[in-house]
Amino acid sequence: MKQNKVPKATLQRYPIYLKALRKLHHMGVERIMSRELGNFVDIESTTIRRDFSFIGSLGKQGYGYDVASLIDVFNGQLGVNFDEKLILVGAGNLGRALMNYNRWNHVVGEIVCAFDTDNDKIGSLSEVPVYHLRDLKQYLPEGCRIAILTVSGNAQETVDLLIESGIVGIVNFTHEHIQAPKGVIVRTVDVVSTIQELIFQVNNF
Amino acid sequence: MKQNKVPKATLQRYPIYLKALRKLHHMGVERIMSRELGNFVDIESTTIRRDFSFIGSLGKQGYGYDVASLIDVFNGQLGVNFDEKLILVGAGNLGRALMNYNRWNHVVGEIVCAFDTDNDKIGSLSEVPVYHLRDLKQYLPEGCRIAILTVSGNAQETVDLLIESGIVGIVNFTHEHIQAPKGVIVRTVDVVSTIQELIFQVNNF
DNA sequence: AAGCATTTGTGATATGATGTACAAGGGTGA
DNA sequence: TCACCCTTGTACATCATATCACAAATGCTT
Repeated sequence: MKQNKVPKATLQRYPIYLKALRKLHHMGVERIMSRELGNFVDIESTTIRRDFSFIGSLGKQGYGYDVASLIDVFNGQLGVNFDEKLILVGAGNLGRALMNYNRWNHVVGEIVCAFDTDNDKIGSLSEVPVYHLRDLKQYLPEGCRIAILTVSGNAQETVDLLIESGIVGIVNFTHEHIQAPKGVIVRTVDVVSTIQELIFQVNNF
Repeated sequence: MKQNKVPKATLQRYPIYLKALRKLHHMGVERIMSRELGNFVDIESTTIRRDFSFIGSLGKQGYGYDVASLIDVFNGQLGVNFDEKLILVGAGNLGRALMNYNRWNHVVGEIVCAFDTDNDKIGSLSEVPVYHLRDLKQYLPEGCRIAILTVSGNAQETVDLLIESGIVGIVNFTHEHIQAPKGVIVRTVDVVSTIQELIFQVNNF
């Protein structure tokens, strides 16, 4: 895995494959060929085969891939941890929706606790406890690497604090563009920008 | 605009530029150079200039770009419509959070109404009315092209219905992979996959 | 047991995106 | 008004990604 650089584009497709494979497994599919999987996820079979080849020789010629063991390899080699501890920073509308949205149990781990600066939001609204952001260091779970950011202001300041505390991956739901040093990965999910891009594409047919 | 194909990668950056330009305009900045804008959004100045060049010659040599008129050009040429009518399909936790999350007013239009199949959710929980999905055709706003999908099941079926009703752009918050015919653009925003990708990248350093 | 039909994995190639270098031309100050 | 300076817009080079084409290898059938 670490020996050869996996292209960024490939890395972005792994979650798609994993999701599809889980679904297929659930449907009782035991083996699959790159062609079929390609139709399923709308990706060229040749792209899939090359993407898989970065991890190793996972298939058998003239046969295809074994779904169950493929899932295992993905989980293992890619370091998916079902107990990955996530924190949520910002317990507003969106943050609370994400807390209640516990569909990701047993897929990527779960939100262990949340933080906010608004005293009204501190406490246990749902199953997830909400602490004050100033107590971050105290309550930050051991081994927690990834934070979901849904604050409504001071995003950069909050990010700096998170990074200082050891967070290395941030899912940014904020409208602000945030900066992070090398080694920290930020992925911005902006509904507004997504809609805009969609409009641009639609207008551009 | 339509004469020359705008690269996909560029199309994905336009919303970033637009967001940054609005912020700069708000801050009172009247003119900007590609270099400065580049620092602001973490994109190479040369990439910015090239991206802009697909729309036209928007800047002046030795001067830079006029922020206000640049915003106008983007809005106009790219077809941003502040009154773009959006619908929301699926009024669960996430759907309701998005309805309350009216930060996008005056940026891309707003959610006009929502649809769900659960009778308990029909009515006016917030300012946004919620209708039964079976009445889609009746309540679908005139000229509405884009739908935000937050249903928890039967995603593909719902998508087919939306497309049949004239929707050409879908923001998919569902975990399911959905298929759409050519001409309809689907953009999937999957928190779980985003987190996974982040984990893969972090593990891959 | 042997050969055929498949499908993988990968070198070679085409396409697309990004980065470099610089000519062209407007803005600014004297 | 003139000359210099600065920044744009783009040709060219480089890098990344996707696609093509096929040899190698396995399962399946007879």
